[in-house]
Amino acid sequence: MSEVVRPTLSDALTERMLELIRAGGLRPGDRLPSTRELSQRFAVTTPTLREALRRLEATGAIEMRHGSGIYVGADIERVVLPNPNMREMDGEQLLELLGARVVIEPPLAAMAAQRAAGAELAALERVLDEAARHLRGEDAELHETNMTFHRATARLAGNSVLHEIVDSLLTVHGAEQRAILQLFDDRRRDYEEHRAILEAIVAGDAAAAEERMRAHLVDVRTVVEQRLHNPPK
Amino acid sequence: MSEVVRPTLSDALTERMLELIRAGGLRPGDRLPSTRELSQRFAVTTPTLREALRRLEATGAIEMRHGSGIYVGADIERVVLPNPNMREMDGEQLLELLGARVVIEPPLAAMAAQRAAGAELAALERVLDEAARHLRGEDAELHETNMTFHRATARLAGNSVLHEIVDSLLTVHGAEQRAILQLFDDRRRDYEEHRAILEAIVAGDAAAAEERMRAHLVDVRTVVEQRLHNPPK
DNA sequence: GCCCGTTAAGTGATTAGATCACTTGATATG
DNA sequence: CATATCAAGTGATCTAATCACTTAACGGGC
Repeated sequence: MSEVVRPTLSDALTERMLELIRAGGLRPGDRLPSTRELSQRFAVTTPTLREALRRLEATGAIEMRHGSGIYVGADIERVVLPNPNMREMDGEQLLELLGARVVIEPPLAAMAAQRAAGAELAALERVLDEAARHLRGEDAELHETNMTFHRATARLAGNSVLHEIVDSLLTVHGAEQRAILQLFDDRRRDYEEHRAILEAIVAGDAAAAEERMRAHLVDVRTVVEQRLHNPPK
Repeated sequence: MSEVVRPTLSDALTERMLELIRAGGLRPGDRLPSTRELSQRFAVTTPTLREALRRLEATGAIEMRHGSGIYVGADIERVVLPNPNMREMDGEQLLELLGARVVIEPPLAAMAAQRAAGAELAALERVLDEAARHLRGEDAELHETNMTFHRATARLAGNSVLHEIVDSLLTVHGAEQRAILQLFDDRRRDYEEHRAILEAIVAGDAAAAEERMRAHLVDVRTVVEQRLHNPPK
C-alpha cells in the first residue's frame, strides 16, 4: 500500500532550485536568471524547467512576470514543498485537531451569543432541526449536519478570519471523517449537546455558550481518545 | 504601481480545472482523465496543460503518479490558488486578524506555561534578548523578532495544529507588515509586555500568562484601531 | 528643458509531435 | 495456487521554433 513514489526529474529540480535560492542568499524581490539560462544551467529543457517553476510559483516561492522576469517571492522562507509521500492523518494528529477546536470554538460560541440576531438564530435552529431528522438516518448525513452546526456557530461570531480557520479545521480528509464517525457515533448525545449550546446562544448567555461548547468538544475528544487506546472490536 | 497582471493561458487553465473537479463532484482519490485527453479537451498542448497540473499538484489539489494517473488530492476542498492580484489587506481585515489572535493566542500562552521545559524556555529568552538588541535598530528587524516571540510561544503550547494556525496568521504579506509597523511602533511597550508574558510562562503561571497575552494583543489591536480612525499626519 | 509616443532587446508563454519511463492488470507459466 | 512475463495505458521528458509581453532607451514635438 504505502509505496514510495520515486522522485521525478522536475521533482528534484524544484528542490534544487529552492535550495539554491536560499543558499544563494537571494532576498524577496530579487530577480532570477531567465528561463533560457536556467534550463541550460540545470541541463533540462524548457518545459521541464517550467514545471518546476510553476510548482515554486504555486507555493509562493517565486513569482513569474510575463516579459519581465522571475522574482523571489515575499515569503520564500516559509515555503514548504508538498511531500507526495505524506502519511495519512494518524490518531495523534486527530487528537491535536480536536484539541485545537477545544481552544478556538468555545470563545466563538460566546461571541455568537453576544451578537447573534433573529434571522441568524433561526438559520441555526434549522440546522439542528435538520440534524434531528437525520438522527435515525445515514451516519454520513448526520455527521455532515453536525459539522454544519459548528460552521454556522463560528460564522455567527462575526470574525471572518476565525470563521475561515474553523472552516478549514472541519474540512478534514474523507478518511478522517469516517474515522471520527466510527470512533464517535453517539448520535443522541451529540445532538442534545448541540441543542444546549444553541439555547445558550439564543438566550444571549455568552458564559454558558462558551462553557457548553467547551464541554461538548472535550466530550468528543475524550471519547475519541478512549476509542483510540481501546479500539472497538 | 499596482498594475493588474493579465492572466496567462495556463493561469486560466488552472482555475478551470479546479472548478471542474469541484463542480463535477469528484472526491479525493478519484482519477482524472489522462494528460492526452485533458490537453485535447482544453485545446492546449501537453506542456501548457502540465504547467497547470503542476500548480494544482503544488497546492495539494491533485496528485500525479507516473505511469498510473492523476488523482484528486485529499484536501481538494481547502485548496486556494495563489492570486497574483491579491488586493492588499485593508484596515477592517487587519482588525479582524488581530481579533482572531486575541482569541487564539492567550490560551496558547497558558498551555505553554503548563508544559514548557528548560531548554525551550531558554530559546524563548534568547528571542527576547535578540529583540532587546533591536530596540534601537531597524524597525523591520524588531518587528520580525517580535513575531518570532509569538511564533515560539505558540509552538511551546505543544499542539501542532494550533501552532500552524498562529504561524499562518503571523505570516502576512509584506505590505501588511509595514502597515502594522507604521500603525504600532511603540517598541518599548511591545518589548516589555513580551517580557511580562515570558516571566509568567517561566513561572508556570498559566492564568497570568493567558491574561497578559490577552492584554498585550488587546493593546495592539486598540492602538491599530485608533490609528486607523485617526491616522497620524 | 520636459513630456510622451516609438522602438528594439530581453524575457516569459505556448506550440507541435515524438520518444522514454513507469504502473497495472491480464496472461502465461511453474 | 503462486509467480513471472508481457502489453496497454499513462505520466515524464525532449526538441526547436514562434508568439506575447515588459522595459528602458531613444527621439520628436511642445
